[in-house]
Amino acid sequence: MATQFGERIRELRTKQNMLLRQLASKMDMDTSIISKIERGDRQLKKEQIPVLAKLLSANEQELLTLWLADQVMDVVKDEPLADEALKTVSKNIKKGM
Amino acid sequence: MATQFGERIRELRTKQNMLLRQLASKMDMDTSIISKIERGDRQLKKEQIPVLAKLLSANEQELLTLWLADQVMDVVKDEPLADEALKTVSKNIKKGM
DNA sequence: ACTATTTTAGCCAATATTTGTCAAGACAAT
DNA sequence: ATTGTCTTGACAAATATTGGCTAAAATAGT
Repeated sequence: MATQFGERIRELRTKQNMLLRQLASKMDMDTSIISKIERGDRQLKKEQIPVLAKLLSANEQELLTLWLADQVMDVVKDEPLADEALKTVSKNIKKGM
Repeated sequence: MATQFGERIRELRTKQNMLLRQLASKMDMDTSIISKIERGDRQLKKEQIPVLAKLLSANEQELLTLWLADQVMDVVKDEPLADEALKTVSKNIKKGM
């Protein structure tokens, strides 16, 4: 499944005419892995987001938000009660839990 | 960390004067695991929710919602951008993604 | 069509996470 | 002190995730 995060990364990378293998090299990863991340086949590890943000001159918070949204999406996708559950979480967060 | 799901289970169970070991037996699990689930140390497997709901004469949808909320909470807890991320997810769900 | 480059898919090994089992500990009631 | 309930931690087994390698597929240039 495609991810918001992956799509954004690809957008940022291609806009800068950076090749997969170039980004991969800078991230010290295999090209195929970055490819999978951009296509949503794999998740980037959270700790790597700041590194990636820097390499792409991107807003770290934006990327982290998208990444988080993807993780949440993973949990609630195909769930009829997703909306209900999300509301519950929002309430709890606001209560400072 | 305590979970909504676990607290609700315990509430339901104790109201019916059911012991941990009795519930555990009916679920064919070790008592210690149910204990941990109620206290939020472990997660119940999703497939077991209907079984548990039946054993406790509880509303399956309610339990599933709480369970989902806990899973989401797990992802976004301690995240300053949690709220932002949740909004993003809600939007995407409504768009039918 | 041929070549070079970039991207994707499949498989394997290493690592990390989750799960169940068991034994021991804490706690309350008697 | 004994009994019954619940909690906790340690450990192994099962499962999932991760990254690397390689070959195939797609794309672009000539």
